[in-house]
Amino acid sequence: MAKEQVSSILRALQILECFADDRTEWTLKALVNHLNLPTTTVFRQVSTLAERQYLVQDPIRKSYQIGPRLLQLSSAVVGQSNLRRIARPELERLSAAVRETINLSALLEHDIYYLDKVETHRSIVCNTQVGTRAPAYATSCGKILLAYQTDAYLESYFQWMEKEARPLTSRTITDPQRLQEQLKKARQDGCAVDDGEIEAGLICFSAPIYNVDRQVIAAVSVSGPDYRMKEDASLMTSAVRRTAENISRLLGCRETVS
Amino acid sequence: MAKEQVSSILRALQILECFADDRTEWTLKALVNHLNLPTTTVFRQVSTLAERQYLVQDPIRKSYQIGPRLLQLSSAVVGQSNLRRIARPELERLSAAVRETINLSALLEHDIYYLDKVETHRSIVCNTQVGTRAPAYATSCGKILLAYQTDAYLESYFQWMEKEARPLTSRTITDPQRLQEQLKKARQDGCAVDDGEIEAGLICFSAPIYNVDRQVIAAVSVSGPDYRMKEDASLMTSAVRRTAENISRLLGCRETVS
DNA sequence: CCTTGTTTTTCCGTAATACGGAACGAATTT
DNA sequence: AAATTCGTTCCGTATTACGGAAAAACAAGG
Repeated sequence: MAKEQVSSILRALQILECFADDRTEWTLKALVNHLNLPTTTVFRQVSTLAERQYLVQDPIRKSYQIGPRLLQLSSAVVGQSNLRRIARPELERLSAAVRETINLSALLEHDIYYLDKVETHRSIVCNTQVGTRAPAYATSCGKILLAYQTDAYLESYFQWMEKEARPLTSRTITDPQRLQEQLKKARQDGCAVDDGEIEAGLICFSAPIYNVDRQVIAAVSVSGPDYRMKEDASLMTSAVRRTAENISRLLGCRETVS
Repeated sequence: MAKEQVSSILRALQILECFADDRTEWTLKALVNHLNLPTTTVFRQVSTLAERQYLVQDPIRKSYQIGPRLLQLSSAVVGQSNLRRIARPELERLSAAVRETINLSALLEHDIYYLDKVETHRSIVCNTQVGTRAPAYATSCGKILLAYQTDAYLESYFQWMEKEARPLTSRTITDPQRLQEQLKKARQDGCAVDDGEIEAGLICFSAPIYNVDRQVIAAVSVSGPDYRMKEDASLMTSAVRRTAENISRLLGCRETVS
């Protein structure tokens, strides 16, 4: 799996990814320090990326920023992905019904990333952005997605969690044991909850989306302030579950509830 | 310039860029045919890109699509770029004033690409999307951006145009000679016009944005249907020019009009 | 203005690595 | 079952990317 690949490309991508984080501007030196690679190598790779305008160099300050080419590619992501196109109308319907923020997300390494989002006028909280990431253990989408992963994956996930999991609020679950219990419950319910674990006062409910092979590939969630969400909890969960089932069916999955 | 770069990275980027066009799904074979490269090489590169989730492979159909990693990077582009952040409020102000579609764009190779866009409720036409591209010769933004390029650039541009320029409507200018005249006029006026050259019935006016070094780095445009635009032409052009001047000033440019 | 220190860029010999032809597998068609 | 097509693995070779070193470019201080 790790064979038959081009290492210099991997390194170039690694450089690109530096720009995905909060840091938007990198000097050559900074990249070298950050990546622990020889200056010449980084220089050559960055030059290559700049040549094709994936990065652009400020000619006076010599620092690099993300370039236009990525914008172009990114817009291709938007129109693409069957999932997103198919899910969108259902998400909007759900949004209209519950009048809270709706998110569509999937798993990437140890995080979830937001594939799409529908906001309502009255939604105040929620600062998620399409394309950004959040730790899986602290989100309802993350939990429901983890709940349907293989045991092998979960084992490595829990190992990672031991080292890396940090509390984001006073309620964040950082203990693999406790998370595992919640995953079990989520699998039973077909629905996961996040009760102020990523942001105080924010409650989310999430349900799994199945593809044609009956694999869980994404999750829908409803997010809102606790005073509104707690009141309508059962209404919310059934609505989000139904939306997830609809999307699954549109993706070709026959029966989601066993 | 072409030296001190990594060819395998360039090739990988070339592959990525295939996915930026209208074609969203590529099979290995299709890429090989398109790029005229040995199968093994393309396979290795695509595998590498897939490994890092820049592409994802449909396990049954074996075809590749753009992956989540690009979404992540793309969202970094959005928040970034001083230009976009600084220009945005001015674009919205212009939009409110003229009640037509506003675009912000820059030059990339032979095309312009859309950096940002403000729509109005009544705008019907205009199917541009942020991140997408359009031929420079057929757009007002393209003309105004070309108008301020160096002679050397223009020479190579006209050469390219001889070969590649295609009419998009009956009014599209594909003759370098005629375009050159328009560029001259655009430079005099500080404003370029597109009269149904990219889409029948669509008229656009565009003005140049200068950076602190007095270089033209981007353009603003107003686009709308001819019956509305022709009526208010002078009002539109002066509004778009003023917006461009404001943005230029915010970017640190002292005096735009000589 | 010259010295000293930093950071970026070029040079170049070497070794690793990406290349690509060929052969193998998998899957689909006739 | 044979043939065809497309995807993947193998492997020897030569290209290519690497990285140390040194040179520019730039900045700061004496």
